Amino acid sequence: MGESIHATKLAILNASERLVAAHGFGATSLRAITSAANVNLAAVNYHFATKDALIVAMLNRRMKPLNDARLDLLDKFEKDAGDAPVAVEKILEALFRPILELIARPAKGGRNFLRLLALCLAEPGAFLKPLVQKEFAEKNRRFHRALRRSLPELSDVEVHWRLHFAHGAFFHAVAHSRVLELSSGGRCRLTNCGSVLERVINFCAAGLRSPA
Amino acid sequence: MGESIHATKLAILNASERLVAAHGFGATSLRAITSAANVNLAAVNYHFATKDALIVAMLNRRMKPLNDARLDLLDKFEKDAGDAPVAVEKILEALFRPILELIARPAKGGRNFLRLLALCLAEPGAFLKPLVQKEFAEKNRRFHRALRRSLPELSDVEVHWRLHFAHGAFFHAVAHSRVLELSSGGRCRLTNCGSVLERVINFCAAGLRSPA
DNA sequence: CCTTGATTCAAACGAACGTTTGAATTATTA
DNA sequence: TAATAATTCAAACGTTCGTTTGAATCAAGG
Repeated sequence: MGESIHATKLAILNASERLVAAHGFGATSLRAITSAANVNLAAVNYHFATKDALIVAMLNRRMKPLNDARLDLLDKFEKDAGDAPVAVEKILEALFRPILELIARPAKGGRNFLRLLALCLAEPGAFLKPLVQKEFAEKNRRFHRALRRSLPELSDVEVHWRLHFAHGAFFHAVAHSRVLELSSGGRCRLTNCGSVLERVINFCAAGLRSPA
Repeated sequence: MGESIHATKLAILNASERLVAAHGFGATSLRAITSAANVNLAAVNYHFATKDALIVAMLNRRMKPLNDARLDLLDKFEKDAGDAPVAVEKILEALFRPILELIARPAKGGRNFLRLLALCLAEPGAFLKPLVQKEFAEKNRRFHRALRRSLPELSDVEVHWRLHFAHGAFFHAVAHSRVLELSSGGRCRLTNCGSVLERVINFCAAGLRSPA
C-alpha cells in the first residue's frame, strides 16, 4: 500500500459526498462532515486547507474517471466501426452507460455523485463552473465530432443543439428520477438501469435522427 | 390602487429573485437582499416572517402563473382538436412555450426564475421539494393524459418515461443554456426563442413517437 | 531511548448569519 | 387635529460558521 490516500482524508471525502448530496453545499457544515466521518473538526483544514478546496477535491475524485470511461467507450466503438461512422445508439451508449454504472456502484459515489453534478450546474458558485467546464470540454468535443460523422445531413449547430437536448433528457431523467417516481405514482423507478438505458437511447436516437 | 402588493414587499421579492438566482439559496443573505432592495434589514421578517417563507413566496409568485399558462394552452389545443387527440407537437408546445415566453420577459422573472427552478430540483432543501411537487402535480397528470390519447400504442409507464425525457431535454436546454453556449463556442444561443422552441419540439416529438 | 516529523485534538477566534426588540416615523381614520 | 394603526429603523441578541492555534499523541529512524 502506501500509495493509497490517507484514511482520514478518505473518510472526509466519503462523508462530505454523502452529506453534501443530501443537504447541498452551503447547508453542509464542516462540523457535520467531520462528525459523520468520526474525525476531528480541524482535520479538514489540515488535509484540504479549506472547505472550498475540499469540495473541489470531492468532485475531482469522481469527475475524471467518469469522463475517461465515456471517452474510452467511445474509442472502443469507433475502433469496432472501423472506417464507418459509429451508430447513433452506440454514441449515446458511450455517453450514458458510464453514469448508470456509477449509479449502480454506491462505493464509487452512486446516486450521490449525480446530485452533486446537478448542484454544480444549478448552484452558480464561482469556483464550481470552471471546474465542470474544463473537465467536460474535451468530452463535448469528441462526442460532437462523432455525431457529426454519423449524422452528416445535420448542420454543425444543429448537432450542438441536439446533443444538448439528448444530454438534458438523460441527465434530468437520472438526476431527478425522484420527480418521475412521484408523478408516475411509483410505477417508474431507476432500479433496473439496463431498461432505462434502452429507453433513453431509443428516445434520444429518434430525436437526433429526426429530419430537420 | 391598494390591491397591489406593498412596494417594500415587491422590492424584496425582486431583489431576492435576482440575487438568489445569481448566488444560490444559502449564499444569499438577508442583508444582501435588503441592501439591494434599499429597504431595512428587518423588513424581511416584518413582511415575510422568515427567510424560508420569503423564498417560498418568491417561488409561488412565478410558479402558479406559469403552470396556469401551460394548462390554458393545453385546454385551447384540446378544444381546437375537437374529439381528435391533440398532435404531439401541440402538447409539447403547451408545455414549453410558456417558459420561453417567461424568459423573454425579464419583468416577469426572465431567466432568473429558470435558475430558481433548477436550484429547487438540485437543492434538497426539505421545504422546497413539496412546493414544487404539489404545484406540478396537476400539470403532470394533464399532460400525461393528453399524451396517452395521442400515442395510444405506448404503455402507461412508457409515456411517463418519455414525458420525463422530453421535459428533461427542454428544461436542461433552457436552464443550462450557458453550457451549450460554451461548448458550441458561442454559436448556439438562447436569443431566438422561436427557433429553440421549433428545435426542441422537433427533437422531442420524434423521441415520443419512436417505435418501442 | 530519544528525536523528529506527521497527525490528532480540544479550545477558541472573529465574522456573518437570521431574528428580535422597542423606539421613531409615516400613513390612516375619525 | 388628535388618535390609532402600520411601517421603518438602528441596534443588538444568540447561534453557527470556517478557520486558527498550540499542546498532545502517534509513527519511525538513528
